[in-house]
Amino acid sequence: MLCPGPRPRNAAATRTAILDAARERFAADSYDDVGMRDIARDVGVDAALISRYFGSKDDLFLAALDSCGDGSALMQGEKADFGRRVAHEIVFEPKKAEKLKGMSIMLRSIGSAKASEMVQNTCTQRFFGPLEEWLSGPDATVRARLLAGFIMGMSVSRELGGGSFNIEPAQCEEMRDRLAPILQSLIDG
Amino acid sequence: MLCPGPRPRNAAATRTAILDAARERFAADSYDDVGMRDIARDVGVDAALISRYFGSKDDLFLAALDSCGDGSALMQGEKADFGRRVAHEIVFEPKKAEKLKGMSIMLRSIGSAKASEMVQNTCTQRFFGPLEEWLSGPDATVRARLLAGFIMGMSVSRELGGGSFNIEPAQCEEMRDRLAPILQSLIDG
DNA sequence: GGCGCTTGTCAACAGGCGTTGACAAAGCCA
DNA sequence: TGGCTTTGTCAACGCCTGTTGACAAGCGCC
Repeated sequence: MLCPGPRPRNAAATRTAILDAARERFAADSYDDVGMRDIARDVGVDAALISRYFGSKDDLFLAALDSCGDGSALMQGEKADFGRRVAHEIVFEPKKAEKLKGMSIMLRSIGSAKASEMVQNTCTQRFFGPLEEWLSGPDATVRARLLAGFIMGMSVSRELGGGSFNIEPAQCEEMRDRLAPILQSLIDG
Repeated sequence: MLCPGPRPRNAAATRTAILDAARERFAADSYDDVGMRDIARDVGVDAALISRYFGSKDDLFLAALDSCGDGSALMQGEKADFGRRVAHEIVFEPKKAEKLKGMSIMLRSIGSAKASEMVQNTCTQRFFGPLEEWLSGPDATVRARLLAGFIMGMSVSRELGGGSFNIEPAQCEEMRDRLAPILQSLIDG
């Protein structure tokens, strides 16, 4: 990704390259564990440039979070299919949660004192809110919270298991089959 | 908690005071955000003393995690009552999760690169393991993972909501009533 | 060509961190 | 009383962090 020689002078490209690198970094490590110099190295640029383009580290973090969009990717497709679809992605395609890279960023940094407030605000605006609206039935608020909690919880559980669920393939199917109807029941009301 | 005058010379008491303070701090903030000097200030002692008693910050973190015991508090009481009991505690008595202070510590620091490995190991040994054994039916592994994931997820959800679920009392009851049978179904098999 | 703005680099700063070794004081024991 | 161990303090170290201001080089424009 890094190419030798001096960097071509292109502010817009450099800016988005920084933003992309920041998004990846913040999705992989917590706010505290991501250094400006790390991101700069990824892009092949000096760390000082990031400060000039984005202001502070907080601003960069917010920009990275913003650039992930909202959780609408989760809500695409048939409602009747939601449980099975999402359960499958949770168990078998954790990388497909790339669609929800913002959620990865939030989960990584929710424990960080410096980032938690930004994460909380973004989460309510971009995640809880749209989900609640999309559900739109009785007790949508409660169902949205439960749904979001379960989905995030499975991510945490996988993380605490050392990056994967560490279970056998047959058990993966079992997990999916148990998870799907639970999620679906929260969709249906 | 801090009293004036020189600290009485009592190594054992000082040691446990440090451990207690560390447990509180690590349950409230992430590994990265807790400083040796913070803990020392809580106890009214110099930070250097902690290094002498516990070795490194990692060792102190592990000792704090160890001192929380395992997740057995969760498994006390009737199995038939588990869903309703735990759902109630999750929604109405988050502080009662004090019983599971170890879980708070793990959740706070799971995102921290320096602590994640310690957290993962402790989690599998002290939390996933005992829970799986306690469930002890068919697919105990999968059910334990789902159960733990849901419980932790609701903690995360509350955290992302700004420290509380931010919902009305009536909705709290609704949440409890929806949560209880889901948890119970994972207990029953 | 020479001016001027833009883009990027470099060195340095102030502040915080965990940790260390030297030092002071308290208590014990002969 | 004098020595010795334990318990705690203090100052300092080296390291890393985000951020800043001065400097260099590229590029368009007159």
